Amino acid sequence: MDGFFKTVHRIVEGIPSGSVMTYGQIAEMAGNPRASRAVGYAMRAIPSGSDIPWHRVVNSKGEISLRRTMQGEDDRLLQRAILEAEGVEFSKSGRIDLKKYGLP
DNA sequence: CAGCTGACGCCAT
DNA sequence: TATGGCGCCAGCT
Repeated sequence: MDGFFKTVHRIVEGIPSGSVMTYGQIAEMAGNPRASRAVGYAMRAIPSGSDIPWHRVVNSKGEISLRRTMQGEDDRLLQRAILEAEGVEFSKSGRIDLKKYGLP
């Protein structure tokens, strides 16, 4: 592959609307089931306005783990709005039901 | 070349 | 369900 990031980005772009994928699944598809951290790093490397639907990428808890920054809060809110618009339901804790929206 | 960091996952409690 | 500890890989300084 051109690079782990490129592969990860490719996978994220392939996530269908209304569904979400976890870092672990992406890492596994990328060829490194243990590289979940690297996947997160790849997500962070995505420039704003890119075609990568990063909002469809969530962690094993079903939510985004951005750092505790105001920017992070903004992205997290935006992510929730987009996913809701795509038909993804959020629990009261702000989490997504991976059993229902997560890709098998 | 070596060490550190990071949008994490899994297991144990 | 929540919290803490350990390990994982890739990229940057």
